[in-house]
Amino acid sequence: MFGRLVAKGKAGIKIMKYNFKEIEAKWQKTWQEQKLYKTPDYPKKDKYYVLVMFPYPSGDIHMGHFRNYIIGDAIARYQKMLGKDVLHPFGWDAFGLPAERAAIQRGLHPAEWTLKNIGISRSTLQKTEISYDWSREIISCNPDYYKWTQWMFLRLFEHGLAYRKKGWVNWCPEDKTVLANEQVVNGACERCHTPVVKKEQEQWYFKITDYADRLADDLDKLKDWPENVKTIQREWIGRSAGAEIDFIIKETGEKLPIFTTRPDTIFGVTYMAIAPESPLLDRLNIEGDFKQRAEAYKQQVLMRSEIDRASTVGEKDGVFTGKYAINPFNGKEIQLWVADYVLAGYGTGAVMAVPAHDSRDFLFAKKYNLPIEVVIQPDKNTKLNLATMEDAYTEYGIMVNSGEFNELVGEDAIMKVTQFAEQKGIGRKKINYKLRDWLISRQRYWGAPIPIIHCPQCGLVAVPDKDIPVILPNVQNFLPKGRSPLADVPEYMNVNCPKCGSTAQRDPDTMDTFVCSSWYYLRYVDPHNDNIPFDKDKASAWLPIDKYIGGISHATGHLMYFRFFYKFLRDIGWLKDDEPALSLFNLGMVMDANGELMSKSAGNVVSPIDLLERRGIDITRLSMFFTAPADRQISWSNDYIVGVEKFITNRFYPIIEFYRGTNPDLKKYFRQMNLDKYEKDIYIKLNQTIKRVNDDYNYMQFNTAISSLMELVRDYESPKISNNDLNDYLILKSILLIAPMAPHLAEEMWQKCGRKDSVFDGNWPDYDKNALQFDLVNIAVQINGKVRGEIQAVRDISEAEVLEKARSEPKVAEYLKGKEIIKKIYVANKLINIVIK
RNA sequence: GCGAAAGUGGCGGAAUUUGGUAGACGCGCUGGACUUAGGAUCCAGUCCUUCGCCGGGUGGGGGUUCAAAUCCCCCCUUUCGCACCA
Repeated sequence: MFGRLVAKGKAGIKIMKYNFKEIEAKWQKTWQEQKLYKTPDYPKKDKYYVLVMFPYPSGDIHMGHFRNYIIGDAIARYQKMLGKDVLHPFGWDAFGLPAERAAIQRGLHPAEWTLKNIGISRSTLQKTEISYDWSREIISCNPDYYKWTQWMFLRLFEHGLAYRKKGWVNWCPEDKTVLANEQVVNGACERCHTPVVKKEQEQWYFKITDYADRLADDLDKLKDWPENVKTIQREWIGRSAGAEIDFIIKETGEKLPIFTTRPDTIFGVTYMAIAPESPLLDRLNIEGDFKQRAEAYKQQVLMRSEIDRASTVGEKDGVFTGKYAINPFNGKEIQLWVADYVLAGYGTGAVMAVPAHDSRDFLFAKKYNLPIEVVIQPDKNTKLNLATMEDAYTEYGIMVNSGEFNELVGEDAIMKVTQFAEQKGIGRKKINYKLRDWLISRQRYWGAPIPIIHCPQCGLVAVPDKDIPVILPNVQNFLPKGRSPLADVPEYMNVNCPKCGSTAQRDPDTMDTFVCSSWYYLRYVDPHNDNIPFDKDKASAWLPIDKYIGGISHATGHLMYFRFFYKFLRDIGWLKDDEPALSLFNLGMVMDANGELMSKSAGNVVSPIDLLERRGIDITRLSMFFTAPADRQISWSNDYIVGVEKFITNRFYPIIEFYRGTNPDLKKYFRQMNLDKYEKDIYIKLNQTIKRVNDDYNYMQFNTAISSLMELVRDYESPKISNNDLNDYLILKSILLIAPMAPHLAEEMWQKCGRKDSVFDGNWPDYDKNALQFDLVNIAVQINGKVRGEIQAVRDISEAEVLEKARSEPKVAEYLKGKEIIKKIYVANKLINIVIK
């Protein structure tokens, strides 16, 4: 109906073409002049902090970035329309290895390459008119930013949370640097996929394990985080409760504590095993042939890559050390082995082996013919038979062959055994974590220098706050050599100790880029402060982040680190609450038409610019929103534009043709007024749409927001509305509803309707709560649960009347003929189910 | 292997929060109208089966219920996470 009116250009109505180029240019200019996106230092009204994870500038931005940013943008604009002060900043995670690779390959300095990419990306991004306050832009490789990254390091250092430790680390032979656990994926370097090898080195760590309990416990406070992210973090922290029990090395009497979650199996220990990398091994003084074999075994294990080790899970091997240990519970002597399946970094690097009740120990014992002793029975009537057992019995059960502990069961047994150990001083309760301390030093150039000086007299000395930033010196050669390129710059390395003045050396390493990204969201509240990293009052006014948008790939890395930093800064008085982000939203990735992830390395990057120029920013945005829910992965194809483009150019934009110039009061409700049937219906539809679209913005369901707007416009037939106020009211509210997703379009329509303010000026529409329901309802009639008919009735009709009406439906009557009604279920205004026999 | 999430038309996806008329909205497709023509626009149709009624249908099988896409159990598939954590 409506469409025809437009197509035929009814007399007197001038058809307006949707000229996006003109419209978009016009509003971009106006908004820039108005400084529409300028955020105040302190929010004067309710605040909303929406943040999208800052990108690494590897080239130009692509469709994937574009999708991310328009999602944040729609939320920012929606919140602004709700009348809040919105902080929506942007910046660049600018340190990192690809810049060094580019330096090596193309002879560009990493800074040059990075800043050039930032320039290109920024210019693309600014063309997309995302509502960033660009005056707050940060670039993490600039000294005015990394000065404060170094400041963070110094605070951690003075609180004993940044420390050096020698240990077995993950080493990437390609990038020639160490990696954090979080950067090793399936035994390979996250970035270059080279198999990682173990090296023993002294490195810098942040003591994130001190925060393990809080990081785990506070996950419960994150009500609006996706469950899967919380699960991944919980498992990564890997808290497990058990006991530490002191075995004794027979020869020396030295204590050999081990961690176990199953103290109830203590009487079934038939051997012990030590990790090959464990320093314990050297202290054992293994002799003769045993020494040779143990050494050879250790070397062989160290040669194997992580991938190799992972692929042979299930195949266990090891060698006997010739040494014995004593079980403190029963005084039994047991063999001490070195075994690959024991991890040096977990617990104490040694285990008590209970083959009957642990699958790994079972395999190992079978392989080397070590004794197996059953000390747990599943229940009173079931007995484990050693001869026929094919695997260990690892469930809880009843203790047997365990002296005075016999007949104790499950958790109670564990508790009693642990208590006994505590009383005798041979053990204690213990909680262990899979989480390791965060290794943050890198032997590479393009990162924030570690602000520490190694003094032969004073040891590790912090660079005084007044001397930061420690500026990254200029270097010519970036080829990785296994040590930091900074080590070869004597002007940089040689300094005087700030404490004693004697000749000393700087720490040559740089920090992991994840350190930079652990606090960037704080700098945005006060990006130009030269004296402190951020103003405490500004931070407490804006934080926590209300909506944090990013990819799920950061679940165990960044999203753990930034929570750790936030808690630490709170502890030292810089912040007020526990968690940096109240709500986390996982974005769906954008794949190309073949289902491949768009990335620079895959070479299938599609720039949004071409599309934006041909179809317009708003049409492109709406198309992406409409294609799928924001958290779902999509394979982008320009075909997705067709429907939305038709909707906007043929349906939505032309509704302003029907505007009658009444400039209605948008706070007014029409429900109680004299409206005819059609007017009433469309008014109800409008209010249902307002409610739905509003909910959809809150649930990040932009696709259904657009479809309900399509429905509204489909049902809207201006000539049928005689109330001019209502007609204009509907048009203006529709414009507001689409504004967060299609800003230029909405602002243009708004202005064409004679409005002088901006759509974004706190104009979000409320719905008329009394106008969500039609007076007439359709009630489904079911016979035995199957829909057999439908009746129309006035709202809130009685059950008896519904039944009466249903019976008079011919089709329903047919079914009821000669049958007995056993039961009726009536769901008010919706459905009646008649059960017959 | 362990853990988590998810399987709905030819396609993207609604409805799952609260069990209550499955397939909203859009693409594509089919037919028609207007046109010299149209990949423009409009109208009608489009889960399967059927001329129509009837019947069937949300990965497969079972169950709970007056009523199941939605809740429970088993199986299959896909995706993601963890990969010897004692």
